[in-house]
Amino acid sequence: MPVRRTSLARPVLEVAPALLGLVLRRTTDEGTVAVRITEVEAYDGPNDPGSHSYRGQTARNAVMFGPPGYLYVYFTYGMHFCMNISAGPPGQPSAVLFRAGEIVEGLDLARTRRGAGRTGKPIPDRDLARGPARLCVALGINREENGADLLSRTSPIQLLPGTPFTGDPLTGPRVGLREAADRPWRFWIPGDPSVSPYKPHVPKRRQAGASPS
DNA sequence: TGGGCGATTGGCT
DNA sequence: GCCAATCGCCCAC
Repeated sequence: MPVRRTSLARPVLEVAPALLGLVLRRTTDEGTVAVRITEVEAYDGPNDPGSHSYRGQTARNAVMFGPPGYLYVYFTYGMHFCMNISAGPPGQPSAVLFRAGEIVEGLDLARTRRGAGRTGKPIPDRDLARGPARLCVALGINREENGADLLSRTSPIQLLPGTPFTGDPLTGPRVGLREAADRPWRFWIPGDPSVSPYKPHVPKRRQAGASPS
């Protein structure tokens, strides 16, 4: 059984760390892959300049404005998908980004989906879902899964109790954000090898001859 | 309506 | 560590 929807209808800063250790499980014609969540980030709606919902509802971010427990998938950098779960009390367009996890079922299918680099070296297991875009590839998530219900018994994509994480999560700044980069709203399981490396936002270099500093 | 830039990744120096 | 890939969103014009 998936987790209960009421458990996600709380402030997103409470929900996010509580997702650590839970399992995302997806079944398709190809088979099943399940991932134990090891790293997440909270996005707190209109109070959060780093959130896609900060400037109000659009076609892209509509799922964040709906009820908790639904998949918000967005496309970025012209090639990657990232997945969130909508969360928060009614009226709060909040979400939690799944940043990394450990494959706990369907290792072979996850490896196949992730492929091999040009060098042909196999991808280490810990890297299969290490990073938000890699996690989506491992689970086979793309634009078509946007809006899926993660908490339905009959859904092909479910959020399950999994192996609870009972310790204290570590917290730190969110990865790659320009706005509100100081808020420590990233949560991860201490010492887990699948946690993604932290990268601060790097402003794009302006063209040569542009404004002096 | 045009264009800058992003909740990233992998390959190369 | 540096940088290209690649496209759709969204705001400024």
